[in-house]
Amino acid sequence: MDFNEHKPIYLQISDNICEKILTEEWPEDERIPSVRELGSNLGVNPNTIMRTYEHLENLDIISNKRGVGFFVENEAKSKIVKIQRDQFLKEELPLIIKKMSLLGIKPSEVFNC
Amino acid sequence: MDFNEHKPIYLQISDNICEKILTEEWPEDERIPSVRELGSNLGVNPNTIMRTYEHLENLDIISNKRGVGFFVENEAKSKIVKIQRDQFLKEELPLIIKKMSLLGIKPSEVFNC
Amino acid sequence: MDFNEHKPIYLQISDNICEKILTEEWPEDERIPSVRELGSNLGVNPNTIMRTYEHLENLDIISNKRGVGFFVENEAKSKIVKIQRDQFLKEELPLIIKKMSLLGIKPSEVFNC
Amino acid sequence: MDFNEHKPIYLQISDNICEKILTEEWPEDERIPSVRELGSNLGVNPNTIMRTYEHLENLDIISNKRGVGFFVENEAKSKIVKIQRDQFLKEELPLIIKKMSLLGIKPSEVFNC
DNA sequence: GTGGTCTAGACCACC
DNA sequence: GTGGTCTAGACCACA
Repeated sequence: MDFNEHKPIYLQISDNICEKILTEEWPEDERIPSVRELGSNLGVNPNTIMRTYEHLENLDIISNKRGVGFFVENEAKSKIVKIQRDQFLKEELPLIIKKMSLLGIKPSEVFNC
Repeated sequence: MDFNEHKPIYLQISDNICEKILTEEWPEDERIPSVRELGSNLGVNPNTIMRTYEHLENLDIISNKRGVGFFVENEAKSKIVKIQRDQFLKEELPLIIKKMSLLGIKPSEVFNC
Repeated sequence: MDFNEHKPIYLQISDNICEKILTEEWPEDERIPSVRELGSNLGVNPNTIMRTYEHLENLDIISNKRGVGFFVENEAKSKIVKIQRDQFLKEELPLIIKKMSLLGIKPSEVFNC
Repeated sequence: MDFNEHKPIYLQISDNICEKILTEEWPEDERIPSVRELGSNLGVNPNTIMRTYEHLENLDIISNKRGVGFFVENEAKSKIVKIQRDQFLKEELPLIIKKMSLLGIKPSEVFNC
């Protein structure tokens, strides 16, 4: 995994994990790698993974069983879609539409619709 | 003006200024507010405005007359459109399309086309 | 049984057992479940139950007959009451009183007295 | 400031700050010490203070002005009281009442009411 | 100057 | 074994 320059690594890993969950590479209700394991896999400090896991825990996408490890939450997939969809529709889309109109780009030119 | 969480303030102000130029609220060849004035209007440190102005100067969108102030460049509008259009089509659009397909959002749902 | 976030599970189980003893659900002098049995009932690792039992053994509330199992001690109820009463009055109560006064909660509002 | 053994330092500092806000030692809308400054005052690593501040930011008790520092939120006092009151009434009080009844302690004995 | 992120390494409680 | 906390120190972007 190689990291983009300007976005925090822990968030990029978070995005990556969300993708893994959506594609069911990491299925719901199953255990995910420990912070140390994933850290060494990705060549990243375990603390950074811990930060990713805390972030995903706050979003109710994973949860911790003490002494055992982190697990993908039940319904994680639908939560991820909901979060990302909401953010896209409420925050990104309006900016996109505004920008396209300012730049004189018509949707029909760039989307096949 | 209220600022997005994760994007540098000076770039958000830059975007805002480009918009003003495109809508001709700030017409070409005319003087724009001093860093102090704009800073206090926006509730932002003048240094931050300075950084915005430097950034726009590098893009040949505004220019400085020493002792007088900053002016919108002749042809600024077409330069802005060119820069942003290129960037939008090459960098942003592909990501948008990918994301929309991942989230199952169809262009026809959100664009009137 | 669901567990509090910040208190060790083995202590929460310990509290739960004390309650069972006080209510005589688990009577004095009688055998209590094996670590395996209780562990699987509570969905918890047997090691954790073992730790609970060790803890209660140290307090002379239960005792072990090798090869047979753990038993509630004679006089267990009075020991529990003594231990917990002391701790409650000396350590917990002052904090509770301080907090209630800080938060403006009057005893008469929440206790029927 | 000296720290309790079994509670994370960053949470103890958080509690301490909440007290300071409630007593208006740190008034609403005003800047609070930088992570480095408070860290060296308390003999604690700045990262630990950062963690405290993140925690308080999540609770909307403080907020960050980029490049400037952290500020006590408007309405911080009432938010703190609300949070602590809710937690006390919903989580702690039921346990207290249960424990007191199990131990045969009557409210009238320990509260002046 | 500010916070934010990251690393390396340590220690601990808990399961 | 697991996570959780903490330190020391570094580097960076931003205001």
